[in-house]
Amino acid sequence: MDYNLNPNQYEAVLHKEGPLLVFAGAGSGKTRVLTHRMAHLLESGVNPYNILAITFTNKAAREMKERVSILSQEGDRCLVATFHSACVRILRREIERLGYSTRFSIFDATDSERLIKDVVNELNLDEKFYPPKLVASVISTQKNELISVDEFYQISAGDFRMTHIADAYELYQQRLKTMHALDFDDIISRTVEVLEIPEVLEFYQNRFQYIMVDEYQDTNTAQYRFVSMLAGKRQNICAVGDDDQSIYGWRGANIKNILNFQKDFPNARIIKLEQNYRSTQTILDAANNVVGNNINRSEKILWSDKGKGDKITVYMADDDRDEANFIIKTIKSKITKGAKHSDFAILYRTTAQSRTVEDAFVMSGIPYRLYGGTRFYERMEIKDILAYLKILDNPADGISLERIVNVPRRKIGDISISRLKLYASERNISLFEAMQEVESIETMGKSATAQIGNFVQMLRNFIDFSLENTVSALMNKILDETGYIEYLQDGTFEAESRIENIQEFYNKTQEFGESVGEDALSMFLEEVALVSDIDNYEEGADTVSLMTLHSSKGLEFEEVFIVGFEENIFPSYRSLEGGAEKFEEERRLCYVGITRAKQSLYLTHARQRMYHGKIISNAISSFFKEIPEEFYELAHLKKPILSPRGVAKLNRDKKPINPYINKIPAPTDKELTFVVGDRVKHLKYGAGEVLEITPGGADYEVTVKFDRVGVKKIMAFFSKLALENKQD
DNA sequence: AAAGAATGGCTTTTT
DNA sequence: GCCATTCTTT
Repeated sequence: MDYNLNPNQYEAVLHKEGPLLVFAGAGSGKTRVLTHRMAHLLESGVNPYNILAITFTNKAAREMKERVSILSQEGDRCLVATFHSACVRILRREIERLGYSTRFSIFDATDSERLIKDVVNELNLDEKFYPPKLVASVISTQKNELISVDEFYQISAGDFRMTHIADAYELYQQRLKTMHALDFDDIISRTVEVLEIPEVLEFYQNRFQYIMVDEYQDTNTAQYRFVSMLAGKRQNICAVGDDDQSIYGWRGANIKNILNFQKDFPNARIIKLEQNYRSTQTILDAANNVVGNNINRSEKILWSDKGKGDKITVYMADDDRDEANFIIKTIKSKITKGAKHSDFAILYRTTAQSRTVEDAFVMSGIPYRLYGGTRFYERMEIKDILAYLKILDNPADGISLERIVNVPRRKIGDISISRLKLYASERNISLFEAMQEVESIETMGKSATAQIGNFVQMLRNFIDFSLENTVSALMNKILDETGYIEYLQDGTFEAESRIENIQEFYNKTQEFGESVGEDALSMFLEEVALVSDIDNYEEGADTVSLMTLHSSKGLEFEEVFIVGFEENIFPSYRSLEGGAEKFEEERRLCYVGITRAKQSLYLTHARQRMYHGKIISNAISSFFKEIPEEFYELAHLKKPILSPRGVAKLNRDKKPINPYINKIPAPTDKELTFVVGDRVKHLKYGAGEVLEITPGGADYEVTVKFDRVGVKKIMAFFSKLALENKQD
């Protein structure tokens, strides 16, 4: 077979039995190795049924599956899945052994935080001292580390605060169980629990005889245990990863899993892939130099035969707006020389930084796509509909029930709900069961009793309907009978987009197909819980990509801008305070960012910028000093004189403020650039015509008739209203 | 119960 | 500066 692989890749592909660890540097063809190895196993007679390949994202799983299927006819019969979906598969078969229903619900982070909040209150803990977010994260850490409630009590002995969190952990687990719900962490840790039963373990060890793990550096303790238990018998584990790209330590990823692989699998073969097929040597030299400062790593040096290429461009901007301006100018000029929009990516450390950049793109008219932000299934309206579906699938799911009991409004208020919850917890029954017994709750008001009765009747109706109909028919019925769409409709632009989302979700239920009944509903919900990729990366779209450094992992672009290359931002101030380990992770993030670039890399920083509502000044990133001078040059830009960010005028009548430390009011010493009758553009509302301009306070109130959303009154400077076809 | 005002908080977010 | 959450008001 002619695979066109380099010798190291080839060796990894041919390795069949026994543990194998592949250190795959950025751009070294790791997916290629993984897929070819699978194809090779199949070709040498391994049954596809015995192969398991595990990834972290659905996207990676899909890609791998596609690529294996091209190489081998039997490719798509292998199980290629994310950790979570592989574990859910096992749990659907085995979880009854742990006392859970097979129809368990999956709680996302929002659901579990709500439950934790309830739990904290129920334990009479002050939310100020035990913020649900913090409690959630402590509990999550324990689960990732496979630390049980009992063990956590032991660890916490003597620390009353931790002991209280242990109380919360205990009650939370108890509540999850009565709700037949698993959070994301449970999906892994409960699978490990079930694999501790010898006959179960044996079954899956025989089933999965060859195991491949992608992005091994990102595995947490529970995931590691899952994999090593499965591989325990035959030791046929092939882990592929790059310790230098471990950037999810804060989510429990344990870099020791990759660095100590040899200790855990003593006969492991180790192969390093250091030839990079992506970037110029200059970019790799910069990346190597930066990450080479890390102590805790396995030494490797990326090289490429693509030649030196251009030097890295370092640009010092006056402020964040000038920084954005530099990006726009540079991209525009490259576009005129034949570059495509999709060649460019803008990477930033924090999501908050996207705004300034996005504003500049909106103004410039360059097509862009912003990655991240609120995911589709996390949108309020989608979560509401999902809550309806979830409660029908698993009526014990009190979190979903509570979410929609009064949405749309049906006059079941907070007080009635707390009475129900009290009744339920006193009797250790579910919220839904309590609702069914509403007649016997003495404290309940007459009207509420009637409303709750109606609501229960409606849900029962839905449940009956769900047994014999498709998911999309069910959704239709729910929308219809609850009046959900009308509830959303309030004439705003936002409502319109929510309704569009509902429509999109409805399409999704239709795509799911014609299968009918409770299993169909369960499967649909599972898919939705574990697949977050609906508004996904459109491969063909010719747009600039804007995203965080974290979400850029695994992607590549001809030209990459890393913005906000400043101390306190990147590295973030938290990582500077957090000790060597945190800082090294930050440095790896820098390595990830740099190695996204194929041809050109731009690092930009600003003399001052708006941050948390204040103007701040940061020194250039300490990572900059780790790049030898020979690899970069400083850029100069002929720039137009930007109007200064106005100061002080608004405050003339009020007490004077120090412009350097205080909030900056909207400027009024600026003139409007448009008059009545002009066409203008608004970030959210799009284009429209100016009907009226009224000077008011620090800004101008402008009445605009928008093409899409009708007449609105807008504060001109505040909302950055601008002439429609304004260039730069 | 809903709308409006005040408060606080704030890295990163594969599932 | 922006957002989500909580508090206050009607």
